[in-house]
Amino acid sequence: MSAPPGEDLVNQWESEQARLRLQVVEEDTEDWQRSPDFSGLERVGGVDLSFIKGDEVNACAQLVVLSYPDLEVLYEDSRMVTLTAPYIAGFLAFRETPFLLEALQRLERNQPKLRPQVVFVDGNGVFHYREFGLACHLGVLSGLPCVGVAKNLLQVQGVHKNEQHQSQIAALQKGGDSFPLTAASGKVLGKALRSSDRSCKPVYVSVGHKISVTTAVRLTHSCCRYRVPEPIRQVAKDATKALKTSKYRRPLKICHLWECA
DNA sequence: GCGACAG
DNA sequence: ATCTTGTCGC
Repeated sequence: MSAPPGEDLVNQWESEQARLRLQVVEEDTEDWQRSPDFSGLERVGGVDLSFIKGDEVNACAQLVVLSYPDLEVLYEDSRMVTLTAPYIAGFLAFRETPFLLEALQRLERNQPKLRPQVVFVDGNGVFHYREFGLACHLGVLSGLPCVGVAKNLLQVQGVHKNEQHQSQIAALQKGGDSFPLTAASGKVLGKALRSSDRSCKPVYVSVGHKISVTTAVRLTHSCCRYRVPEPIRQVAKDATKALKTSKYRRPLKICHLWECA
């Protein structure tokens, strides 16, 4: 008797997450993180994968490094990749991490002086079913401080998108205001952050690795010109642009009736 | 059956 | 994730 399709894989992934989870550092480890104005912080990174409609397999993997505090692009790398793992909520890292790591390794090899001091990741960190989202996974495997920023609320560990949550959102007055996302256990898994004065819809910030929640929220706010922090906004923009222009252009397959036998 | 489902 | 036009507001 074999398990239903996919169940073995998910079980294996869960134990991998449990194993790596032990290595997450949820405190500030860098001097610049303690500084009121982040002095000493000069480079912030962003990573992302972009897709084309109807293609779940091919994607553009992107890494950008921005200067801090000016948020100017210092480095960008994009590469077409072919994914193997499916998207399953809670297991995003197994789909994306290998290619994000490769991009970080290319940077390390070619321009080590541009290594980011912190990486913004599109997705959650410890705000996750098993407290080990994409930002933690990439953080542990790369050894770099990482911050998870999700654009949508994952309902997890007793955190619900209910009326209470909505009224907490409504109470966020200005950019930088936040409220904690508290698990049933009492642990603060992350924070909902109003990232700018003009955006009412918050982003969900959580620790990836080697940074505290408080610092992660403060840093995220300081990297926001718009709702989404600049490193992630830049990387997503460039990846989408790359997909639409030169790099990813193949003729559509012509379907012939006689092939449909 | 119904709702939830980071990207 | 991606699609797509206009529209409202500063």
